[in-house]
Amino acid sequence: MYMAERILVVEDEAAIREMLSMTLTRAGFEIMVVGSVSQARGLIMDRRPNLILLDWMLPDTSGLEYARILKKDAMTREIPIIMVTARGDEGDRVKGLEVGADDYVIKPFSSKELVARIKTVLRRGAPPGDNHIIQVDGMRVDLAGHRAMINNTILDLGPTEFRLLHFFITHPDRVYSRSQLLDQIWGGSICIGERAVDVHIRRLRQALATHNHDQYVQTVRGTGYRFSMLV
Amino acid sequence: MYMAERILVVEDEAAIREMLSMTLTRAGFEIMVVGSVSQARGLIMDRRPNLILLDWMLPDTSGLEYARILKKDAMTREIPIIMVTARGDEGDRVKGLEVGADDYVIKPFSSKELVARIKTVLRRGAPPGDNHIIQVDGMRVDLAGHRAMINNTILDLGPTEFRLLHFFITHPDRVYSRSQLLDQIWGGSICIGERAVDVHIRRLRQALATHNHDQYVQTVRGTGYRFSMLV
DNA sequence: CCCTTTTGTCACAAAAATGTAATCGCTGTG
DNA sequence: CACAGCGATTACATTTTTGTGACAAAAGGG
Repeated sequence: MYMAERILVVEDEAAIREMLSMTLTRAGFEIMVVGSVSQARGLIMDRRPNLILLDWMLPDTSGLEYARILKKDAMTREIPIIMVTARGDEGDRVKGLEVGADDYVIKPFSSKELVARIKTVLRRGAPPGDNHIIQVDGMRVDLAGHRAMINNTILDLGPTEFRLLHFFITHPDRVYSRSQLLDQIWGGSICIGERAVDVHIRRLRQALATHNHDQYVQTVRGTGYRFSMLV
Repeated sequence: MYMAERILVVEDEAAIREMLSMTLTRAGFEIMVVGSVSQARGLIMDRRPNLILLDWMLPDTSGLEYARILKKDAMTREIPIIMVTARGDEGDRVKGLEVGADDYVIKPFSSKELVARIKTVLRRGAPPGDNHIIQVDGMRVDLAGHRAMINNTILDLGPTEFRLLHFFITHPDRVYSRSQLLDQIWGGSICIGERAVDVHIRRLRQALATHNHDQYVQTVRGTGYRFSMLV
């Protein structure tokens, strides 16, 4: 007797909730839908889901925060999580994977794509997203392993510097203003002075300098910063 | 030396038009307001806006249709569009984003939210991928990367020299007076002596001379300067 | 609850860019 | 040939922008 796999959807927007329950039911899943983290808390103990579809923005606790909590508790650590985010921000994606989310989808998404990703994650295979290792000139950034290395030596980077490097290495040869970097790496709605970017650029340069790779992080006066292999 | 960003508002309801011009002017934007797509057509060629705020429902052509037209024309493709829609319909939003609108706001909206979204979209700049590199006779100007090169060697230019070269290379074979250049490169409302142009022309020539390309920046006695490949 | 790491801000140093003014040099003219 | 008109060149003071180190608050991990 085949038992349908149970998916918990945590999503506050009613319209999307409707759409998701439609789509997933038709795809053969058993679904539970809640609108907030506190509601999810109650349910999860009672009926353990096989997968959680978690919105990034939620009324009470942020989805990111809840993901962190779930992954810290041995009881729930094994439940795969797919984050649903409105933005395509690099930083958010990395943050999501950082706390242990297994994959993410970006709104608006097609139902076909969503179902495909869910099935992949349930199968415990590698996510179809970018779990791969980016490698350029002896420099490697491993998103899943959350590590960066140069010539097989692990770089000692703080989380923000890692996201910065990852963003740069995936967006080379292009200048980004400080506010663009804040959007991309810190996330859309933060209030931080722009000069904070300078400081993190410096810290990244410092780390790269130990392997003489700091010339790739370039200052463009009056505009911002650029990552490029061309000196 | 900051130049206000220009926003074109296409909106037929007079009340909303009032409100928008109030809000946006106070937020420091330069705004142009029209009530229909046909009016917008005339204006857009004359004074290119940095962003278009486009109502969904309009008397002549629908906003959606106009967005599609704008995004199809290479001349206007780069201008970001924010759709203004009365409905919170998921379907509409998706349609808007599908034709290439960069964001949408739902009526009624708070002025604070609108300004925030406008700023975010303006900051985002052109999407990565469509690298608009202008190339003439071994000379390349990469606006996104903010870099100029001759025969694969990077030119060392200051910000103003870069803007000057970029302007010249996109407006060749035509003489510009010093005051025209001040308008175009420094921005409309500055008070700088015209002789400053001479100095920057010199600095640009100096940079080009290292690769023997300085003959393209030509002096037209009594009139101004010209950029031309013809010697 | 304590300790460590990470973060953002600030103040100051350093560097680069910018506009001006003085001077030099070329060109055509009377 | 002297002169006026205009652009080129140079040096320099000022302003703008970025780099750097220290520090305190906040977050994370035991």
